[in-house]
Amino acid sequence: MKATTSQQEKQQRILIVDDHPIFRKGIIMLLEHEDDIVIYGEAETAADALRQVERHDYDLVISDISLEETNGIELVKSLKALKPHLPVLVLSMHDESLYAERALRAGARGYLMKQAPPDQVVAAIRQVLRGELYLSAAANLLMLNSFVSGRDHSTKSMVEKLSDRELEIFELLGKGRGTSMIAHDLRLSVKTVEAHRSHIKAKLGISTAPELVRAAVEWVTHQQAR
Amino acid sequence: MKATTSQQEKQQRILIVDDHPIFRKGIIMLLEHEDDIVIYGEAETAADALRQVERHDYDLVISDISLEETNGIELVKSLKALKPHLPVLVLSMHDESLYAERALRAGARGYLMKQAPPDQVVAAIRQVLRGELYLSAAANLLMLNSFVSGRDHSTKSMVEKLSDRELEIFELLGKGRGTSMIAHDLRLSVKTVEAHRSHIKAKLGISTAPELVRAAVEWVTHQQAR
DNA sequence: CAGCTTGCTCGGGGATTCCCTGATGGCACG
DNA sequence: CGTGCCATCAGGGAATCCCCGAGCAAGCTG
Repeated sequence: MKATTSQQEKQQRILIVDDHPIFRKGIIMLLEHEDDIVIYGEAETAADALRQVERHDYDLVISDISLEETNGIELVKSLKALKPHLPVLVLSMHDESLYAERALRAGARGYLMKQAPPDQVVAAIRQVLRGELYLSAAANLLMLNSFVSGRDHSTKSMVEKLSDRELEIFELLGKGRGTSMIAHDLRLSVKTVEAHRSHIKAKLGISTAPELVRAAVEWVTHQQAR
Repeated sequence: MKATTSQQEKQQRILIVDDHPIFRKGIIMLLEHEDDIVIYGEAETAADALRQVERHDYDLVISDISLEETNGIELVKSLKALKPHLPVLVLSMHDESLYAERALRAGARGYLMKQAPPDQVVAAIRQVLRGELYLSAAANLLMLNSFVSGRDHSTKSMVEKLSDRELEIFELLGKGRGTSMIAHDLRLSVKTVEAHRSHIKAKLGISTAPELVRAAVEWVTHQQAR
């Protein structure tokens, strides 16, 4: 817990976590002329980051999502466990829809892509420092799909909205089975399987067939049944 | 462009190609104190890079391997076609296993991971500027392996048997893109994408389309999302 | 250099799947 | 006893998958 003193003299101290030294330098250079913000520490690994957070007081942690050993999401969770009120801004290489949602679920206060223009990065940092939530436009849009449609989405996994039969087919899709294969396995008409696919897509906010298969494969492989 | 006082020494002019602004800043900062080297231009896309190379004289191009639209390998090829003697140093955030060999075969003069420490990056830049070849230790080792083992195809990862173009399409498949989407992204005919899919399936020993997508999704997620 | 292989690019055409619009019956809930 | 959700399936047009094939460029080989 930290008193939000709006003194001009007090600098906001940031820990930057990224396994790419050059990228860390980029962030430093980005904030070079922001007098009220200072990169107070750097970390390459999740373990390193946790060690530094224990040792010093930071006002914000900026972390890459794909670290060397641990997943960036796991780091967010660990940080939340250690310092619940320390905000974390997550950066990601790709605009992967999955990670934005997972990061926020894990307790991150912002999500931003590394492709973002510098001023947007600074804006995101300031916004999170003020205690607000930051979502880039693209991530925001993806969130809309899952959040707006149902407020229960944030706690429940989307897949839990599927019916038994739909989940069964979803899992088969994730194992690489085709429509006709599934129909044969389940002794159903191909048309029925197609109908289920369609309903699954609707419930999951997916619009194309390849995206559906991708979601199913990742679901099956990651066993995220919580 | 800052006017430099030293005139006896010609500054080496570098074009940096990367779709992450922050990373470009990192490189700039890295070379800030190297007086004989100057980042003379930045580019976000392959098309942008080609335009700049046509317009100005550069001594070196530093390029990321995974750009927004075009593959970094393709950019290397295009650059070689345009300016055969302009050296290119390729940076990658992935490990070397797959792309190092492809990059060099495409005409790159060096290959380096983004995780590399700053001094190593500077060393690589200088080495390539001198006309030498630079390979990071890990990449070096892998190259030797691939030469020594010769025709050892079975132990290699299946994916390594794919051609550049095939790998590119395989990755897009793993990101949930459909055939026509890929054709549009790569400015190809749908028929061509279908042909590539077919060849990938043959090389990977896959017989059905859903299995192909599953393999691609799992490969992509295991490759870079960890 | 002529021949061979590999990679990249497409087309034809039939089989299959995708996707939208319904439609039917069952079951639960209020 | 309507209303909603679920599971099942059909029709039909668009898109795809997948088998055939072909042309062209580049690189290797004898």
